[in-house]
Amino acid sequence: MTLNISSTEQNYIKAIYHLEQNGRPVNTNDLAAQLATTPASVTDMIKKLKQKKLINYKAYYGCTLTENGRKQSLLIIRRHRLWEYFLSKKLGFNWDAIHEIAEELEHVSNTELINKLDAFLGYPKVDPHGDPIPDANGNIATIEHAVLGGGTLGKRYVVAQIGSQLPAVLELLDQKHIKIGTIIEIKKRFDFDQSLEIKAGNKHITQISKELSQHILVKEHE
Amino acid sequence: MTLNISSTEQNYIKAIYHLEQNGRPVNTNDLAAQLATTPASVTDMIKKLKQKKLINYKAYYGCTLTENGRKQSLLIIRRHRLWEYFLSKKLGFNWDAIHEIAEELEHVSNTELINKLDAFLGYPKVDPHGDPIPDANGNIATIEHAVLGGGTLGKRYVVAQIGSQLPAVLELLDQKHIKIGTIIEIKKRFDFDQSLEIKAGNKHITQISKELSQHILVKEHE
DNA sequence: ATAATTATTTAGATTTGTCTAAATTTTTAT
DNA sequence: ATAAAAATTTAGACAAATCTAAATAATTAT
Ligand SMILES: [Mn+2]
Ligand SMILES: [Mn+2]
Ligand SMILES: [Mn+2]
Ligand SMILES: [Mn+2]
Repeated sequence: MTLNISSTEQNYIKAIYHLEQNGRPVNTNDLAAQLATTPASVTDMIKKLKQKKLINYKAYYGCTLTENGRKQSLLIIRRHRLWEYFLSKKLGFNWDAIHEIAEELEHVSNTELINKLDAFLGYPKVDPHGDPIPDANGNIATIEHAVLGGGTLGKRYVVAQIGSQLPAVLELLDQKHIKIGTIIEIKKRFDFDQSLEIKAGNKHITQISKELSQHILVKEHE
Repeated sequence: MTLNISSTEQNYIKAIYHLEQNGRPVNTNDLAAQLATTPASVTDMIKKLKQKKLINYKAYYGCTLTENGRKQSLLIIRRHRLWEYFLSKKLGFNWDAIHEIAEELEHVSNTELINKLDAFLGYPKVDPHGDPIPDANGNIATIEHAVLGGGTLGKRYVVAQIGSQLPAVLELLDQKHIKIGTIIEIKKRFDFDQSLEIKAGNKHITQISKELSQHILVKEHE
């Protein structure tokens, strides 16, 4: 008998998974903000998730995922990212439109569907935003990329991951010709606001705000 | 402001659309049976659908779709059949497994998603069961195929459509090497039970019960 | 240490979709 | 025409998920 997890519950544990990446137990208000709901609703749902043994929870303290809760979350994230890959690479959607659609598709939880989709896509390792795709057992690669903002003048980097799903961020990156795999050389750093002048793809010179530079995750070139 | 139709409401109007094909207004009990719910629940939902102007309804009489209700139903059926085509032709699912999965996918109602999917699939005209796929405006081709059971001895037919989504039916057809496009010649008709002996695909001789023969829809060969 | 602020939980309602059991209407049979 | 059967609706309850407003606990500032 496999535990049934409603779409709403799925959204909750996925949000808890993401907030847990900050290293602290997830508190009620942050979870409410993330899910665009009220703290009172979160308290209600948290009790239910505890009963289902998907999270650990102590009143007035916060919650963390149980081992099973973490696995279930990663299987949802797997579905989400595989669909994003499909929408981008097969249907031709721009990367700023796929997250929202994948938010719905991720809840169709037929295991064979997802594994066949994975095969059809050629077992991609990362989604169009550079985020790693968990395998069928809920294992995820832990890649720790550096923030472009912290890079060194004159050095060349490769864009590996974007630290945001916001269409506004992705649209801005489009305009600056920055995508996954783009080679970036940091030309200048302006002391006043920590903004950068960069050369993208050996072609385009542009300015990048500090805020934006912190959402561009890179690895060193060569 | 486009009317929001919940997944449950979508299932109801789709069921009404299908039952309406019998030519009579749809009555409460049949709808309850089709949706595996109770007549009382159907009465409740019917009131809601009437308020949303998706159906016409007279108490103790039955309901029919309004023009808009019909269009919305056909857009759901469009999504359902395009996903079935994708599952079959791109992911390699057998035709007896796709209906159930499409029952979930059909509720993801992003118009651009469906139109891009349609393009990706090459604008298919029919789904893997031979059912016509409505276009983006909710127009559907009206194909009237004959039932194999009513065919003439010695004549050759082409399988064009299957009148059932039941895995049991589709599995049986698999076993008899009958699929969409298969050429069938009726060899004998047994008076006792109206069963048929046929040759399928110019190769396989098999017996077909009357019940099964009524679910195989055909057009004449050549 | 006390007060003020912030975070969290509880209480009580609401909406959606469902159900069982009872009442009512319609249809069919005698 | 009346009775029996079948179909449909109503009444009342319930579970899931949500909300607002009020109560309580924890944290922070003075
Ligand atoms: Mn996403
Ligand atoms: Mn992504
Ligand atoms: Mn189907
Ligand atoms: Mn079909």
